[in-house]
Amino acid sequence: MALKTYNQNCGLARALDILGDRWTLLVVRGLLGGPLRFSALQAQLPGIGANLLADRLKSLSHHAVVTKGDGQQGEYRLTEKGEALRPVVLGLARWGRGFAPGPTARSHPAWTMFNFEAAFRPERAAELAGLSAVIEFRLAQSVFHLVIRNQQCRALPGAAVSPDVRLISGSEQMLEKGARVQIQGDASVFDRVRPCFAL
Amino acid sequence: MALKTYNQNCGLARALDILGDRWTLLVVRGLLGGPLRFSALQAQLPGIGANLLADRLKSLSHHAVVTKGDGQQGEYRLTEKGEALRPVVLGLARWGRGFAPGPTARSHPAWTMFNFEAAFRPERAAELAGLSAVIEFRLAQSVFHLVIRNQQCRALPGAAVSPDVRLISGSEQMLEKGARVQIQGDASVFDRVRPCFAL
DNA sequence: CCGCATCCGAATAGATACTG
DNA sequence: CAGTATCTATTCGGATGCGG
Repeated sequence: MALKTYNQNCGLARALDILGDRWTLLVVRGLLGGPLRFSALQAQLPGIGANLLADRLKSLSHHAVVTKGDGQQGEYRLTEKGEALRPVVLGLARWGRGFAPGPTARSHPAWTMFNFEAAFRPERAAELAGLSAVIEFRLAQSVFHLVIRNQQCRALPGAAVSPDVRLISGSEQMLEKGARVQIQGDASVFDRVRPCFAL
Repeated sequence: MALKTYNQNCGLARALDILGDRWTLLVVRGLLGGPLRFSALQAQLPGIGANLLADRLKSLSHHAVVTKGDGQQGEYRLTEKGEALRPVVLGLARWGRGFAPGPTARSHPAWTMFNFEAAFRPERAAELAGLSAVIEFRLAQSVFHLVIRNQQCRALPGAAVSPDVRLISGSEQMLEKGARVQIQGDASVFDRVRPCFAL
């Protein structure tokens, strides 16, 4: 508990007692993509400093939002409570997309992956009955894929087993117009899925 | 901007650049109940200190989450962007309800009102077709009411115009078993609505 | 009083160095 | 690799002051 508690009998205040410290929700964001080791988390949180990351993970573990695998090399993963934060965190991210990024804002493959999931609009998917697709992304040095099914979208790290379509780009900003993107597989799948994302 | 920006090209990080400071989301919580003056906000944020509240309101105004009415006595209110935070903040509050409050946790009518809205479960209301009700609460010194319609619930301060039922209790914790509650009006409305709240 | 601005001790965050 | 220890820079919390 790095932050002093609000000590209020209110769900929001209690949530913020646990999640309201600087960096904490970004740690959760990192783990929403799957279990990660300490250094892998730190790598996607530029500027955090090892002591703070250790504090945050300790606090999240204490509140059973996160658990650590056994041994020195154990990975951190979200518990059921932590996983329950997914819709909340995605909602916050959708809200935040409405604000322009600073001109010097950095990018990271893990954030790009996360933002794809946040940009997914289930209500659009509902209009396309039975929409189901697996799309693999290969951006400079990083690989992840989206699984779209039952009007839901999950972004997962690594290559897909059998993607319907694969998008390859040297740039992080493959959503930008004019970006050079190479498409492998069934391009029509990508066209069908595209309107489900608020990009 | 009290908090240093994360400077990340990510919706979540941008949302936290705006909302991640201590107290900020609790200010939003206060305004979700309707426009309030500086001192009214401060009254439901024990411990905030006038300077911090002024800072937070300035920052929220700068990001167009909040606007201030004209004149010295102007009220602060949520803009459209601020109002868009309602589902997100309610989601966080629902999540936080899963954690036990500290033994010394304080209560406040405004938080109680907010938590009723957070406890509302639309999926339960969907099972009761055409559910519609207005319930007024009179707890020690404070009055608010819930408007339930179209599988939504809004908590509003003050008395209702024509409530279906009115609940009167001296204690804040009227949800507790054994609490003495006086019911005026159609008690069956209350019984029908009750399962829609996770209390 | 209300809505802040200023000041100061205490608590947090950030950066670097160090250890099992 | 996975943290801990330490030191410094910010930020917070609380008190006070001040103009309208």
